[in-house]
Amino acid sequence: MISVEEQLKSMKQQMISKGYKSTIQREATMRVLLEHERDHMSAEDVYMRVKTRFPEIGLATVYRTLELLTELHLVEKMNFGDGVARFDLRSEDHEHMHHHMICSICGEVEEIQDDWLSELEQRVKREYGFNVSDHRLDFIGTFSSCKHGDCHRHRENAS
Amino acid sequence: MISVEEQLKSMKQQMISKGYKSTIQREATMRVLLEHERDHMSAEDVYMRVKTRFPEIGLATVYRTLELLTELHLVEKMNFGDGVARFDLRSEDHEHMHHHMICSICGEVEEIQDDWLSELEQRVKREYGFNVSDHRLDFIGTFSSCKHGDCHRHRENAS
DNA sequence: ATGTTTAATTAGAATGATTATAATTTAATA
DNA sequence: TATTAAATTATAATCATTCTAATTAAACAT
Repeated sequence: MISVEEQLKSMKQQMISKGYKSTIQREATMRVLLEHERDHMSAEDVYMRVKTRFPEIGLATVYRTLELLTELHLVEKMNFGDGVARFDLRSEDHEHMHHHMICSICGEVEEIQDDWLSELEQRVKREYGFNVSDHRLDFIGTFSSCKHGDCHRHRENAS
Repeated sequence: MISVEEQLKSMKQQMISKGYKSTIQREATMRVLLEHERDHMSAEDVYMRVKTRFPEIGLATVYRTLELLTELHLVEKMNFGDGVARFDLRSEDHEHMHHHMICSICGEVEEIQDDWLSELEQRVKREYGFNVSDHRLDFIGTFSSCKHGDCHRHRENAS
């Protein structure tokens, strides 16, 4: 695990090397993302969190920063079908996008960190002549625990 | 292959059996979907197509109908991350949601009709105690043909 | 057939997420 | 330190989708 400061430095460098400027607003936004690595925050969520530390920031700036970071492949932009885009840091040890389990009882989104798709990607290439650069795999269903009343979300929130 | 009329009849029956009414607006919408089975139309697309035959229909009705059909599992609602929901008929020979290849050059969306995920769904169940009821698998990348200038989309449109 | 009941439709307004605009500020570089 | 282009701010605009109130039409019983 690399420290937050180091990760931040590396992200800033990537920004600068691509010709973008490093600003305090962008830094504040990245810091929030680093501190909520796997929270699936919406742009609004990120905005509110950044705002507690940097109250004069504008919503549009957060949107533009998230867009930029997505372009640089530093964050991933997700869509769970509820009309809001969600964002997570894309850590260097996970090149590919991870998979999700979305609970239809409690709405909780949990991640699968492994990459289960390498084989299928080769198959896509063989059978369809399609070169995969990224993927998105979501499972919709229910956690056994949720079905039995011991809801997953409650357990998480309790911690 | 079943005829459009027969499919329509079956869809109407499913509607009625669940306590919903069969109206001409719903029928017109279903007819458009049947005639564009794999076109990944947005609600607006569907609306415009229905409107040519049934000009007095309202956009909200199309939205509500698509929502209802999704609820009945007769259509699937998709999200390719461009901010618009897209809809396709869910034909009876394909219970599960099919997979997609999304070309980052031409934007074309092509389908994979097989189900490649049964194994992985069992694995999710085993390893995470998560019961999958549906899934979503999209590959992002490029068709070899597109990379070589002979764009996929052009070939499709020419037909 | 007709009337009754209740859901569905219409048109238009409202909402909510996201993007664009114009004026101002700031980071990077000379 | 001055210059220049990009970034930010605040606000307005846009786009997809949903809601609302009034009206219409399906389904069913009489």
